[in-house]
Amino acid sequence: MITIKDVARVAEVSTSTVSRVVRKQGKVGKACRAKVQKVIDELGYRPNINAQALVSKKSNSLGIVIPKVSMPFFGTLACGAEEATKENNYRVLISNADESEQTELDAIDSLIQHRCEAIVFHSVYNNDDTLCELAEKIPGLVFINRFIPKIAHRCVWLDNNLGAQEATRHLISKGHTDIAVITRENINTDAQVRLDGVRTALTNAGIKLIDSMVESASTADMEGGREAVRNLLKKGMKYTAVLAFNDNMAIGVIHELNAQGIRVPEDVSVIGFDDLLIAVACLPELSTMHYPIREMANYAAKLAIELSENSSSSVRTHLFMPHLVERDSVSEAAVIEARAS
Amino acid sequence: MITIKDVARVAEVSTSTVSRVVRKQGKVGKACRAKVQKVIDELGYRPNINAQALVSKKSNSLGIVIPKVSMPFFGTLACGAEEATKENNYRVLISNADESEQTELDAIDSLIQHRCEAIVFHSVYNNDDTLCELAEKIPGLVFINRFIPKIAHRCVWLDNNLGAQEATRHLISKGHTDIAVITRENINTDAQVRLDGVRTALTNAGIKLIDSMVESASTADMEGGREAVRNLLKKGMKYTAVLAFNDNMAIGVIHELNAQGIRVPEDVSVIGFDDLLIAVACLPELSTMHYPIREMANYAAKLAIELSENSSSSVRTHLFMPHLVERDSVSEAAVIEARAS
DNA sequence: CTGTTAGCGCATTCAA
DNA sequence: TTGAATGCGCTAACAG
Repeated sequence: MITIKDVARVAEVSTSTVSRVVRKQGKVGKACRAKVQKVIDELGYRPNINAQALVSKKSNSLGIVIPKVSMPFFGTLACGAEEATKENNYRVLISNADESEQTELDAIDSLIQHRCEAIVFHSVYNNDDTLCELAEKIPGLVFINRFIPKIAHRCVWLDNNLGAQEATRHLISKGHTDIAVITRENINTDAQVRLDGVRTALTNAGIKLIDSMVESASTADMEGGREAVRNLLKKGMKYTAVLAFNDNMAIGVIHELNAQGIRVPEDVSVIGFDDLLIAVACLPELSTMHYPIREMANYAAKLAIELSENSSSSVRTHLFMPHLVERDSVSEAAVIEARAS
Repeated sequence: MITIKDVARVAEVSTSTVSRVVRKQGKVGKACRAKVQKVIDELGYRPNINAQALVSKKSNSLGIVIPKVSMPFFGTLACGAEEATKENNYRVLISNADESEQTELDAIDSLIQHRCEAIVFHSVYNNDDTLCELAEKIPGLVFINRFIPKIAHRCVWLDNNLGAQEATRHLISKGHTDIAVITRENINTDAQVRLDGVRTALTNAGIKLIDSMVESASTADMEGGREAVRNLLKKGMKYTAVLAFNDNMAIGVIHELNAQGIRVPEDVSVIGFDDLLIAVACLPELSTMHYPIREMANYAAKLAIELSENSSSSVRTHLFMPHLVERDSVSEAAVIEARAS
């Protein structure tokens, strides 16, 4: 691998001069610059980023910690963050950590070893206190999809409550009053907040949510959705609409309903949350709440970089809003007796 | 940021000793090791990877160049590669490059600057010659989803021809003889090879493929699939099955067919290629050829690392096979007149 | 078993 | 405008 010294020697200048032309800063004579550049091109010299990082004490890199890039939601998150780094000329390191508290911490650790100045962290296992401690140690650390009151200005999150309310109101506006809610077990914060939102919207409309209409599945995926529908059937619940915790579950719901000979949306309407690509692959196409994760990640990345450069504890808040995307899985409520018969 | 010197000073040993306990190699007295470890923990010392890479001349990192992580296929690829690095304790750098020949080259360039010893490259824009040149310069460079004869041992690819043949035979086995083929414009190598495979299988079965039954869409996504179906309709083509270039197109086909009142699979069967998550989100669930991209990426990553450490130009070949996944979008052929009427 | 010495490749003073 | 000198944090001989 050819180094700055090689270039300097061949171009018959000092390494300082080569360094200056490489980084395009500092004064260099026109002829000299041309000569050096020529040698750089001929030799195919590429500065060693590790060395640059070491001496300049800046790695110019952004780390992202997410459960798994192969999940479309997180892949999109990663992309959004990456796009934000283009103008800053930052590198992006992605760490997957979907197992435990410890793997998440390890991922952060690895990023620290890289001396990433900015980090966007989507934590699912660690608690607020641990995260707060981390935030104190790392100025450029930002949390995404998480709200921690003590460090609100370091959190980029979504208003899940209002989102759930809007989804619920949409169902209500279509005449639905018998609404089943499918959520996940081990209710995490998001699920809890969304459930609260559903309750609020229902209450405001004078509809009460019966406990047995809320079904928790063990996993938040398609199978979870199917499982929930089966349990609802076992309990003999009647409903004209289903509000699912996320798109994956919603699609599972549609599949299971279909398997039971119940048509969507003619017999039962279904609404999801996230607006993943699969929402549009499903037939009927899924009506859902659009989660602007790409924009949020983009914002979070910029915030992290900004914070790392200038630790002014801004007091801004970073709350995003989901919005309804109407497609084909929700229609006017059918008369419930008709279906139940 | 605390350094190895800080630890050495506090622990009252030399930096070499600290280095030894950090890397868990070399002989260190038990008591001494314990003392140093204690200081490390107390101070929260994390070795600077940039410095390690600089001095040891090994960055222990694997670079991945793909069009875009947010696309599920590539997200899965990235994950597969990442999993392969765990045992080697390598870091992973992901570069998105979906614009042009140049952005791909820039991505590689960035990886070189990082001194990644291993690189898995999914190139879509560059030609074989450019890639060969690159391969000569970078011992640990491996191409995925690409076959370049001159450097076959550096390519991890899929037998698209046989895959297409199998898909075609599946359709034939279900009694289909009027098969429409939906591919993409600017036919890339994969599309061409798959088309060849379809032709071969059809010919072997004594069926001839009419040119007008092959429809190219401008994009290889859902909209492309829909577009192709519309064009087929305009031309008045009759068919009982559609073989699509990939899952996205296949799902577009199903949606468009559905919009035209044609049922899948009762009236027309549809088969895809890739077996993405969306295949299972679709209703009916899509029958498709499973593309073992995760395993391939895993393999490619290991190969890249191996090659980087020991440039023995192995003569092995690295060809993977797709396999059929039967779901619900393919059924026995309907009598074509019945549908056409 | 432990410490000393000498760089890795580069950016950054400071002189010239 | 250019070059010489210094050191970033760490590992790798080499002594002891």
